[in-house]
Amino acid sequence: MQDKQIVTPFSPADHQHSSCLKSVLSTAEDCCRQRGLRLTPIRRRVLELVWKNHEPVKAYDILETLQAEKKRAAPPTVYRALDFLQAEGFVHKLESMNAYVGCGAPGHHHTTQFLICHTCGVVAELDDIEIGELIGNKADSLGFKATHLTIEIKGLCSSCQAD
Amino acid sequence: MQDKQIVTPFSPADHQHSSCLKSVLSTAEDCCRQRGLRLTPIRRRVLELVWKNHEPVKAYDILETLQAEKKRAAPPTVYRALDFLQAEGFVHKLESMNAYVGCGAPGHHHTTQFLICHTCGVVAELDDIEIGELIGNKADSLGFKATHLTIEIKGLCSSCQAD
DNA sequence: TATGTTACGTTATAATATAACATTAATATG
DNA sequence: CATATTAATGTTATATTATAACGTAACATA
Ligand SMILES: [Zn+2]
Ligand SMILES: [Zn+2]
Ligand SMILES: [Zn+2]
Ligand SMILES: [Zn+2]
Repeated sequence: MQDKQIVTPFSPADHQHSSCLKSVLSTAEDCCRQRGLRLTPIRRRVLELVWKNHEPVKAYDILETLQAEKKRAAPPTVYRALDFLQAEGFVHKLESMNAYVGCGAPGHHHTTQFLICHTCGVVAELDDIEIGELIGNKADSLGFKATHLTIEIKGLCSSCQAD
Repeated sequence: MQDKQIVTPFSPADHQHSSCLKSVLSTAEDCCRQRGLRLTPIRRRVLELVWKNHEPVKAYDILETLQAEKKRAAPPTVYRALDFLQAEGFVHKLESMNAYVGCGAPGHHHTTQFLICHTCGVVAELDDIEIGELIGNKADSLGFKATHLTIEIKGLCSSCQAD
């Protein structure tokens, strides 16, 4: 990453995703150990499935996969795991898509802005201080105390612009 | 409005909402006439119901009201009207709440940022050029061509901070 | 009037998410 | 270890949000 503001870059076509996955899982394990939380098999598997690729994943697609793998899964199975993973900062929900993506900076408190290509579906996650501050200041000047920002930017990624 | 960036201000407790409503409806009528579109009774009524107050309104609440009014209505009745009103820029959807609010600058192309009080539910709509530009530039610098922004800011409005 | 288009009625179903309560697994404590 | 306690999961049911599909009516305009 050439820019620290980029938490999850648009993944290059040739990147080895297995290494993303490996580091994401081991970070989550470390975080949970430190926090005295349990990254149970279900939670771990759901985190893997959210990170299946760099695109938003739907809850019911996760559910289907779990059911195909080992039965014993219902909607609450998935939503509970997603709730846990969101609460611990391992995944984010894209509100405008009802879908979930893995966090590129798990375990750190940070702002989030998502860039979402509406052609290929790829997502990048940013943690841009300036955007957060500007919005916070604007809100302040209106007497509004901002506590949570949803920023989701749809458009065309560079490779889809080329096509 | 002391600030042009504010499209829909937080409504003062004492404001006369009937005048909001009246001007919103007549603007929508004018726009539709100019554009050769039909603001049918259903569409008009749904717009009124979205503007019932300055808070987000749920699709199925609109549906209930229509049904209570003896109008034959089913989910498509409401969603079609909402689709039309969104397409023409008379209402916006708050993606993080699956709810709808009236647009404070109907008929004009503009950016939108919403401030949403999670205590009292009141919503303000902004059209802040700086926010839009900053985000557009950040995206540009990453080779991303932004076409649509979802910006929803949750927090405490000034009157709820006082309590 | 005939014709094409837009809007609406109607039924059904898809997609997303949570409530409520029972059961099991993990952890803590004596 | 035994047992109390809590955390996590299983299970069933339901709530909420949204769209598909197809027929009918209203409207335009030629
Ligand atoms: Zn990867
Ligand atoms: Zn793309
Ligand atoms: Zn008002
Ligand atoms: Zn408030």
